[in-house]
Amino acid sequence: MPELPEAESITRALDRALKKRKIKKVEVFFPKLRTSLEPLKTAGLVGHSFVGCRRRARYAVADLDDGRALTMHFGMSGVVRVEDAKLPRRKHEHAVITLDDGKALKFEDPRRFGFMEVQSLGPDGWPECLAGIGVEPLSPKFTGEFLFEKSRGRKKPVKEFIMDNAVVTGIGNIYAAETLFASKVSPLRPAAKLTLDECKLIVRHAKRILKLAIKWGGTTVSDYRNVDGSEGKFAQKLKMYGQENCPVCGTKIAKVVLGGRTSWYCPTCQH
DNA sequence: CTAACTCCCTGATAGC
DNA sequence: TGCTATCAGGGAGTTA
Repeated sequence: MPELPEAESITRALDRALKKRKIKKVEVFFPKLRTSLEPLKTAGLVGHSFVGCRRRARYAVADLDDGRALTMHFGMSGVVRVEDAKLPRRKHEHAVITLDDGKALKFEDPRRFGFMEVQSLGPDGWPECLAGIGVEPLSPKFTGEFLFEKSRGRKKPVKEFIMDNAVVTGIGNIYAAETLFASKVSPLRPAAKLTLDECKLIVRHAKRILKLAIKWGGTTVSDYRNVDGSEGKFAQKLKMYGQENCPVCGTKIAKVVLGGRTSWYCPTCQH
């Protein structure tokens, strides 16, 4: 399940693999994803080149030489690969963009929560569909003071609050659990009850953990793969998500459902 | 405005 | 063995 570190890892690999590559062919095999893949075929991509790839939230944005961008979201199970165009198509490969170096960008998504669209850029330089989303957690705008201000009056549990993409983007179930454990804050705590010091701790640990996870190539629990098919290695560093006992005190880790997501926390260490 | 809920989808796994 | 039920969950949409 790609969160920010996984999207970042994919984006860096796509930047290397796609830069200066010219598009030779666009094929769509199964269009019905979150948004239809059908428009890719009529977007006039053939003949255009990629100039690079960048990330915003969990989206990878591959810029084209005509000022438009191929925007990708990976949903739960979305995988992009850049590999030999001649390799046989996988079961859930929904779109294939053939490049001029014999390779192809292949979009695979069994659960179809992802999408791939050609978009024009808005005045802020990003695809229009990304307008109005929250701050980047690794940007200087994401501070303890910011989180404190935003959390005033918010009754929802802090875990749901930091996973809210209108507040801060790219923090999903895995990194929310890890961040709150490192911050010693219970995921159940109403956001409005956080102190400024706790907000500072949450922000500091979120940045630290996201950077560390990027360094390890993200977290592969089941589906996530990078562009070359490799797995992220951060799964073995997880302290809370999907774990049994607290690595600090040994207490059995508690499991609760918040906002429809399973949440893990240590009832001894986190308050 | 926030909160709470539904829906989309397949594959892995558990239980009978 | 083979069926069915359950769960995994990001983001958009709807309702109160």
